[in-house]
Amino acid sequence: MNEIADKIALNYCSLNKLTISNWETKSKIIEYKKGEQLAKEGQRRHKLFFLIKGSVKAYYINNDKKIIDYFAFENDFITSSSSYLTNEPSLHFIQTMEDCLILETEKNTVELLCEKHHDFEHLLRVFLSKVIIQYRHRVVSHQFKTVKQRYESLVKQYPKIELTAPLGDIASFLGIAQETLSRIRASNK
Amino acid sequence: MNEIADKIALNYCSLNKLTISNWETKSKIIEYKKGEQLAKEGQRRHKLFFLIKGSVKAYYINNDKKIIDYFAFENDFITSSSSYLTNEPSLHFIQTMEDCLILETEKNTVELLCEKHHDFEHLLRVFLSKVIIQYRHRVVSHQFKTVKQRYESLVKQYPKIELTAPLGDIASFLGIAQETLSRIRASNK
DNA sequence: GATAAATTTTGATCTATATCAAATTATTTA
DNA sequence: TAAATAATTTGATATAGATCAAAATTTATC
Repeated sequence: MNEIADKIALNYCSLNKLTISNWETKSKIIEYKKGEQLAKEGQRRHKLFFLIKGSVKAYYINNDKKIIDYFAFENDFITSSSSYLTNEPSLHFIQTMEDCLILETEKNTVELLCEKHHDFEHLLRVFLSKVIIQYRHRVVSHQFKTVKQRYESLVKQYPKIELTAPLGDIASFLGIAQETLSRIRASNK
Repeated sequence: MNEIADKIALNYCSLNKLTISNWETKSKIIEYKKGEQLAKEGQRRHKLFFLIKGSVKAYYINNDKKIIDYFAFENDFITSSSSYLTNEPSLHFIQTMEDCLILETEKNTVELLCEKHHDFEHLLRVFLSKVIIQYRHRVVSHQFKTVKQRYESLVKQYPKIELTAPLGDIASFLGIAQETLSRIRASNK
């Protein structure tokens, strides 16, 4: 799969041929239909997913309410987030929003690959750096931006989101009531 | 020097002797007095700091207002955050809150060490993982916790903070008005 | 130790967004 | 295509926390 190597090189950093082939041998490439679940709350076996194609959402349940934690699109890595790092049972459900093609690697395989291949460890570091930048952006915009600005910046970043995710999910991701988002949309016409 | 190796091993992961000695040769250990600045807005030469002793705050200016972005204590790494990763000029001032002993490494040295020593790259990955967990916690508590709960959880995590940081700084870090924090304290008596 | 400066507290008012409830509109299903 | 279900919009009301202003307290300076 030269395709994956290229995507990784373009969006993260380049890997040695050996690393790539080793990674792929120890992973699975799976096709999912829209609406299928990649991961469920409570799972102890964490995976690292690489989205070759399609888009997904990750959510958890808080007080019986579904809370969208993040969206991910083509060329993004995704995991069960926090719990992947802390090794606790996953809090998240991860569900496709479209038909997807996904490369899946078990967490312990990831760790082995990191130990064995310095460049793979580097890839992970680059990936984590990107996650931090995103989180930071979220913290800052929560603090200084109005709900409307945050919505607009989300749509600007992921124009596709309005087509793939229902209004309630977008509101939940932004941490606002869906009625509020609906009013924002109305005011934008 | 062995002291640092131990602190790193205890809080992050253990490093080879060679890596440690290489790291230290290429870094500086500096004593700062309370109130001194480690880094200034606009700097293009980023550094990675390791807090051997003491505590610091990082802030930036937004609309003429000082916004505390994070606090760091003994055994924490700190950088000019976002801009360290994106390579943009720093947005932050980093200032000591007490007398400090700090290990400073230039960013390009860090990158060289990462290339040369696989275990150093691993250390950085572990550090970044911790940053992500913290950011995530901030995003989630912003979404679901009252201001009072967030304040209490901060104090619980860093009991020292009430002694080292003024009320206005703590409020700013929590993203609330200082009057609000003052009222919370009053209600807690 | 008196004066000035900085920090914290208290009070009054305002506002963005939440919440609750109901009405529309869009999407599935049979 | 009608009926059922789900998603979105609209309206009315409530509230946490912001903002503005001033008083009180603490800390620094001469």
